[in-house]
Amino acid sequence: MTALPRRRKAVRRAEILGAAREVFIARRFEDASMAEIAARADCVEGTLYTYFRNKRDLFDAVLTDVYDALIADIEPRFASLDGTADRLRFLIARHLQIAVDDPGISAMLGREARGGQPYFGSKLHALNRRYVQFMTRTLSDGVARGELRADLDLAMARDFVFGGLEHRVRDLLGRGRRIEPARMAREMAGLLFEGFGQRPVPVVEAPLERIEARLARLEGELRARAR
Amino acid sequence: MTALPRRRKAVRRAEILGAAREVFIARRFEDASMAEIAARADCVEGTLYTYFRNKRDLFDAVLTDVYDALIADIEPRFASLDGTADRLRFLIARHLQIAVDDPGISAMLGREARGGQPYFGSKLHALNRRYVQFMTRTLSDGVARGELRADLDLAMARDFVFGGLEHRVRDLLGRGRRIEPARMAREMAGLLFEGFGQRPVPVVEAPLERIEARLARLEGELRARAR
DNA sequence: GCCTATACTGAGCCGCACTCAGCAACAGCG
DNA sequence: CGCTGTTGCTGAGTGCGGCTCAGTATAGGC
Repeated sequence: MTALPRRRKAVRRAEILGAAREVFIARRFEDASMAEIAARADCVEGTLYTYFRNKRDLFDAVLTDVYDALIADIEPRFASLDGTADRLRFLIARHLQIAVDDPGISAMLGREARGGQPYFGSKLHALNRRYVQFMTRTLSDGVARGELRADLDLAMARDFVFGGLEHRVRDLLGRGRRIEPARMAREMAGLLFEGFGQRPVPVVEAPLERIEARLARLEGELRARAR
Repeated sequence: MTALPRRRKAVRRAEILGAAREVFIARRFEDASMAEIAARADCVEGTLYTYFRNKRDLFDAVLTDVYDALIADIEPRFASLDGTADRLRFLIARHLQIAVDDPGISAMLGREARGGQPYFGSKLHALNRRYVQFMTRTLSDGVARGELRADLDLAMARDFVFGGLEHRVRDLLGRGRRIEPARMAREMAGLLFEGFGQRPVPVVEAPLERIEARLARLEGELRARAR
């Protein structure tokens, strides 16, 4: 067969990316075939390789698109928030929102966000850092303002947030549960802020009671004498 | 070449499993080849398929071994612990210990614990459930005893623990940091128990003021009588 | 010493990612 | 309106990896 009429490179690229996105959402990386992507993009396998060096590269390009859009959406809204609790809730809710808007994408991220080996230094790595930085900034600002405990281990806190989110989303999507981002963000942020533990009964109670008992006795004695 | 002398099935199986374990630790699932496993087990690819249905099945068998040993090790020690905090610290430390004893295994788990598709119902699934149950039991007992807040969402709490652990281990192993299980378990459990938030200044102020007012009144009265 | 179930073999199949020599369409030039 | 170099695309082909299966050598019972 003869070549199709010439297309703008950018247009073709976008078509391939779109096709790849569909396929990578539907199948795991290893199960997705370049042949299927080519078929959906109405071209031949060879063509894919004139736009992307290999399968991984194509996958990374899809992911890059996702991150780009996500960061562009978060940036201005984050900038308008001030309190640590508000920011934390917003970031968690926004993350959960992906799972609602586009469960396919969310599942894909859950499956293989950490895949690429020559990951460090790549554009994808840079984007992931930018995404995570919204959180690290929130946490370090929180400590600086005295809204979070002064001895908070930032890396550990960050891992709890994202690790918890990852597991939570996988669990809920896995069993087909509906996700309400705002509500769940409130609960998650609340749990992180306050901890699992039962608030200890303030230690002041005992001494206070003792003092009040003594006061009552004194007052009683005075009243007795007053008679 | 002729067939090797006959071996007990179990022996051969163990050899293959050992070879597979080495290979799966060294390479990611997709990069590990049945040819290499066969070579290390001193047999031919075909032989592998008389013991395991396919590559995934073999991988699951390796994982199953790991879980089996892990659970057998945890079970008795867990049973001897009573307090929620002790249990939580123990389970976290034990999980971190894997990364210390056998970073290869830990990295492997981190890479592809969630791989198998026909996962539900499999022996692997059952083992994972048993492993996770040490944690869920700890949490629900903790609530029952009043050591954890009564409104604790158990599934959410569990996801924070394991998600946090997963991310923390990946981060630390990734940057070649040493892990001290006991110390880190104390920190992680502490953070989970107490939360990120700054402890509010105890609300004792009001009662104190009341008490001081009563004292002042008493003192005034005594002074009045003294005259 | 023969027979059959068992343990293993290795050639070969298929589907995959990836390559490459080449061709059709076009743009610029005379 | 031909000529020519470039661009965009092609599809046959390569090698490799998982997996199959007809077949062979051996162990162990008879």
